[in-house]
Amino acid sequence: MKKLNREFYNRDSTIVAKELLGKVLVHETDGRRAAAIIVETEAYMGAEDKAAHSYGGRRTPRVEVMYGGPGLSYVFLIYGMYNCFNIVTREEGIPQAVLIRAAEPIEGFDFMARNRFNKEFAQLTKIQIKGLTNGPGKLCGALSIDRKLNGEDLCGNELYVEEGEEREFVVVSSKRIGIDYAEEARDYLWRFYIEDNLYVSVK
DNA sequence: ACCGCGATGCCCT
DNA sequence: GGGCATCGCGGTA
Repeated sequence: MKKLNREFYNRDSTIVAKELLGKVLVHETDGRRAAAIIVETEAYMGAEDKAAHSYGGRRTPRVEVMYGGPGLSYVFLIYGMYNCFNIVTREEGIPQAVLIRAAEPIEGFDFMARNRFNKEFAQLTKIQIKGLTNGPGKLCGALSIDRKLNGEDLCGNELYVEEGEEREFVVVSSKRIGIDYAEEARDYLWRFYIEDNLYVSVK
């Protein structure tokens, strides 16, 4: 399958977030591929977005990679134990990103099951199967994405997004999750997900 | 089903 | 020192 190119990411996060739905996130480690269809995203629109880490043009060591240009990964630690994986959008100097919130596993089932539950996929309950990747921290756990991959170029060969199979789906827009502090920005409909998909974190 | 809460470390003031 | 783009558990229903 074809890898998404730099120009795909060089657009506003609201557009990229929607277009990433249905695409396939791939992590290759030790020659092993783990892959999942992106089913839920959120757009963070940079300096003017009160929910964004880069709001007001904030430029600290943590946020620096958001200024680095389209197609970089931005991975941060939240609540001391969970990683959140984002893709930087727009040209260098414009600090926007898309948070990948949930995905549907399609390749590397045992790898993901071991990472999340230390079991083989066949041993998982239905609840655990759904719990593999139905949230930003869970997704990072399943795909083994952590801060070592912060700043990684998604136009490279370890962590990237590729075109998926053609699929029909309906895109739902809603408020972003977990940003109640963001005043009026909390009501923007910048969260996107595939309707009726099992792995969406919050319906 | 929803509700409350604790975990745990890094970031930034 | 306060807070966080989360998760899983245990309670009540």
